[in-house]
This record gives sequence, C-alpha cells and structure tokens, in this order.
Amino acid sequence: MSLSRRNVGKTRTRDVGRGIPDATIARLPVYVRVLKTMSDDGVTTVSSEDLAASCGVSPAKLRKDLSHLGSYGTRGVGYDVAFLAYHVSRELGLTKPWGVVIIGVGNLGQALVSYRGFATRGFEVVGLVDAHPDVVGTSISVGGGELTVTSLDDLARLVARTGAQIGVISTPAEAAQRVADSLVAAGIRSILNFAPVVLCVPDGVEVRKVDLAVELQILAFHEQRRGEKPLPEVMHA
Amino acid sequence: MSLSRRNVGKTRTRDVGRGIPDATIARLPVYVRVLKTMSDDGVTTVSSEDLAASCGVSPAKLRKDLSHLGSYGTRGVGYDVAFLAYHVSRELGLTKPWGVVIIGVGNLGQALVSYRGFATRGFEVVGLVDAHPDVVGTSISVGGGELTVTSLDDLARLVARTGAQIGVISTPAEAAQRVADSLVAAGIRSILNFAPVVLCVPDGVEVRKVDLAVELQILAFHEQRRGEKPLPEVMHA
DNA sequence: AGGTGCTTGCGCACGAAGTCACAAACTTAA
DNA sequence: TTAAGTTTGTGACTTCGTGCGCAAGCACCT
Repeated sequence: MSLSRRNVGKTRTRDVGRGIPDATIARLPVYVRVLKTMSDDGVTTVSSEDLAASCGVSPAKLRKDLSHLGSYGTRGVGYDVAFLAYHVSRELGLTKPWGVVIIGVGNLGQALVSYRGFATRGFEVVGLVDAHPDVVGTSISVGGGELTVTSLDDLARLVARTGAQIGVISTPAEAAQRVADSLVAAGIRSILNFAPVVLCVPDGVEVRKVDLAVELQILAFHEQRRGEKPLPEVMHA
Repeated sequence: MSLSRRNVGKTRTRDVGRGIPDATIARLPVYVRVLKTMSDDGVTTVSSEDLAASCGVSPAKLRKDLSHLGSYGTRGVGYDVAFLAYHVSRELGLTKPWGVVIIGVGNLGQALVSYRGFATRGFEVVGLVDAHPDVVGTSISVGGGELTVTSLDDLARLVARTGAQIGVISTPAEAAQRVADSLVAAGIRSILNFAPVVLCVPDGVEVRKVDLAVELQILAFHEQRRGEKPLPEVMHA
C-alpha cells in the first residue's frame, strides 16, 4: 500500500480548524477509538462504509465529518487507518496528554480514578481532592503511581504545580457549585460535572454535564411510549 | 382586528404526546429536577424566565418545550410548580418506579449502586449481575435492602422475576456486546451503556451511551482551540 | 367595569445538521 | 494508454432545532 505521499502539495486551508460543527466534534472521539482498534488489529486501509458501520453512523455523515478536517482519504481506495487516526487525534488535541484533577473521591470518584479509558486516551489524573477530613491525606493508586488526596483549600496550588487543565466534579450535588467556583478561581476553564445541578460559571469556562439519572429518564420515556401503544394500527396495510 | 378566532375549530390534538422532539425530551428531566427542588423549597409559582435561568436554558426554549406537553401555565402569572412538576414527570413516565438491572459490579457498577440519584428519581436497582465467579453470590447493600450478585446465566430468570425494564452495562469493553445480547435475549429493550464500544442490537431496542473519555476529549478540543488563538485578529474592523 | 402591566403560547424566520446524489480522482485490468 | 470499477469529497436539498416577536389571556388596581 504505497499511498504514502498523496495530499502533499495541497495547502487546503478552507474551514479547517474553524467552523467544525459541534455535532461533528462529538463524534470524532468515537472515530479515533475505532481507528485505533483497527490499527491495533493490523488493518491498514478502510472505506467510509466499513468505518461508518463500526462507528454506528451513516457513511455520508462520516465522510462529511472527516471532510471538515481536510482531505485525508484517497478516492477509489479509502482512508489510511493510521494516517487518519493521527490527524483526527491531532485535531482533538490528543497529541499531548491532558492533566485532570478529580474533586470528590467517593464511589464515583474512585471509579473514575480506576477507569482505564483515561490513560489509554491521552488523559492523566494528576490530582485528587476531597473535602472530608478523613479522606484528605490518604493515598490512592492511580495508573502507575500513587496520589495523595489533598484538601480543597490546596486546589489552586495543586493546579499551578501540576499544570492540570481539566477538572472533574464527582461530589454530591450540594458541594458542586462551591467546587466549581474553586476550580475557576484556580484557573481551570474546562469542567466535567457529574453532580446533578446546573453549574453557574463565568464566560470563557466550559462545562460539560453527565447526569446518569437523566439518561435513565430518557430511556424510561421511550420505554413508556412503547408500552402505551403496542399496536400502531398501521400493521397489515 | 376580527381575525381573533383562528385555531378555534381545530380539535387541539396537535402533537401532544406524539411528536415531542428528542431535544426537548432530553431537557425535561432537568426541568423536573429543578421543579422538585423548588417545590421542596416552598416555591409555589415560577415564571418561564426564572425557571429557565435555574435550568440553564433560554426562556423561549423552555416555553416551547413545555408547550409540546400542553398548556400548563397561566398567562400573566407563570407556572404552578407542583402542578407542572407532576405533569412533566407523568410525561416522562416517572409516576411508577422503573426496575433497573446493573451488569458489571466493578468500580463503576458499585458507584452506580450507591448513587442516590437513582432512588430519588423513580428508579430502583432490582438486580446485580457479574461474570466473575468471586463476585457472584456476594451481597451488596443497595438502598434499603441487600442484593445478591447473580451470574450472567441467570439474567433471563432475574429479569422475568423482578420485571426489570432497563439494563445498565458497566462492564469492561470486551464483555459489553455479549452482555447486550444477553439483555436483549432476556427481553430488555432499554439499555444504558457505559462501555466504550458501539453496541449492535436489533431494531426496537434502544441504547443510550455514556462515554466518560469522549466527554473529556470534547473538553480537550475546546481547551486546545482556546490556547491556539487568543487573538481572533478580526477585532477592530 | 375598564384599564394597565405581566406572562404564556405560538407563528415565523433563521441557522444548524443530516441525507442524497454525483463529479472528481484513483486503482486495476487489458 | 484507455476503459471500467471504486470510493472520496462536496454542493444542493430536506429536516430539525432555536430565537424573535407579538397577540391572547390573566391578575390587579382604580
């Protein structure tokens, strides 16, 4: 497969790096994961049809998504798996590892610490914080080493020392807003919030929310809907 | 201006209960949670402006969302908090509790079991399943009582006995597809998947996915973008 | 009773996202 | 080289979601 130099002379500025739709960005991580898996399995080339099937999207959507990043495919052939994986990763900013601070070392926090998906996809837990005096000072093994849980008061120092750029809130709902304020004060501008509250942060700070109960309620809605009318009466035409 | 009566003759069926947009449904759980909180705090009436602010959405969006369910507000006054909370809950199917089976009692699974948000929002964990022989047979306290972890082979019996309607997959990625197959075989049609894989299920089964690493990667993308170009160069026209 | 001040419900327009279909571009075969 | 067979990249079209603006409707005051 000597499709090595193909898109070489093309500057291709276009909207590359500018107006990538949010919906596309939300799918890129999936593409990266699937491409990495394929690469590990020895697959060197893949068509949009096959890749789309593995990612659970339509081929047209996949091609349009990728076209926002540039022309990394070869017509009549498909995409070079490793080449595409690299470029999508680069677009997502996964070439260098990101430092993550986890606040709230309860059940969920500890589950996050031991979550393998972090390390394998470019994220490193560089700090653990909790408010409870019994937990502060204890050591927890994360990845290769050990981390000592620090107090919320030391958050700013922790962020400054480790250069962490992302904060994860896995505290109870009552504490979440105060933690968010501390994170912002410490210079963090990207927050992932697991607490079931709507956080209030200044402009320039991005908050993404994961609410487990919300997901269940959405499922419940559709489940209920299905049970209500098992016969759509347009059955046998 | 005698064009007053316009929608009078229209039977008013509209799309109530039918075509509620997915985007709206995804926001309804938030409305319910905020309304419940307000109700507990003794608030009896709220305007779309205030409620929207508490929910982190625009007033127009909130009103349009609620209008899909029916006319539960009073012009010039606002919405009755308890009344609206009841009707939105009802629409989501939260009047009766839903049975949830959790497959995979690792770190994440145990975090889910002890997650307070389940019980308080109409969901009850009625079964725990794991494949590891060391875990099967052990008891775990959930909510008020205790649950014994059962084997994956007993899943169908468990679902039939408890009447569970929702399955949560919190296993490693490798096991997820097999678990999903088992859930479908057991009659489950609503699945919440935490494993970072694209599940393959037959039509009629709904899968919702929560991927922690994906959320972080989306944050990383925006964080990277911010750092790249602090000056958008189109400043003083 | 009539007027005034709010707030909801909703039509309408706009923008974002998804689908379709096809020309461009590449590989392979003869 | 030429022709046939693939597959990408993308412009046009459709669908979906959101924001704007205002008439309809309710409460309160005079």
